Amino acid sequence: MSTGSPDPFRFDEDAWLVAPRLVGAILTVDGVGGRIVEVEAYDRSDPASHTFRGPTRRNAAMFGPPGRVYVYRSYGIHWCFNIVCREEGHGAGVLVRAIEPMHGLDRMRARRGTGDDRLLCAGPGRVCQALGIDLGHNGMPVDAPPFRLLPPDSPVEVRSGPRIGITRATDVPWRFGLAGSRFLSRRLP
DNA sequence: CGAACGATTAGCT
DNA sequence: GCTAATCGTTCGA
Repeated sequence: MSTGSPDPFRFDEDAWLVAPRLVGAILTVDGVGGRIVEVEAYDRSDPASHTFRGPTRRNAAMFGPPGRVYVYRSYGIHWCFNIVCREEGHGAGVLVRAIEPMHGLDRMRARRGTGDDRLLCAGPGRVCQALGIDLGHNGMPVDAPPFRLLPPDSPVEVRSGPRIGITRATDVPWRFGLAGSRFLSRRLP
């Protein structure tokens, strides 16, 4: 990968294993981004997942190779960004829910229309708006331009809890966040 | 073909 | 804390 060592994230493994590894990683799109502070895992066997009922036009990327991007439209308004996990055809992935802004702050503020840095990337829709992610990125490899993904440079304290905004499998603790971060979309338990 | 429903956010109480 | 906004996807008839 562009990280130096070959696939340090092991996207070929289960999403709930990959997700905590992504916390603390640096994600940028065309140089704009920062530290991932919150993610959620989804799996084919998971009633809350888009892939639970099998392949469709929308979720096709989720059934593609691991390490690629799955972008979908949420509530007819927002984009949401995932990284595909496990083996091709399985339908698992990790949703990036929040980022600590580090690079390209001015572009983020312009795209988001706010000067409140805490709210630039606090939520999956905000992440995509701030980083300029849309359906055009669907299916692209996350380890090639315009994306850049670097592993955490130091050990990270990750906490987990139930996922947000879903109506099924609400007890599954597949939300992972950087402990104590003020850039989370919501507080961890 | 019609209808319900979101892996959300902003704005107001 | 509560709700409107907004539209593609999905499912039932």
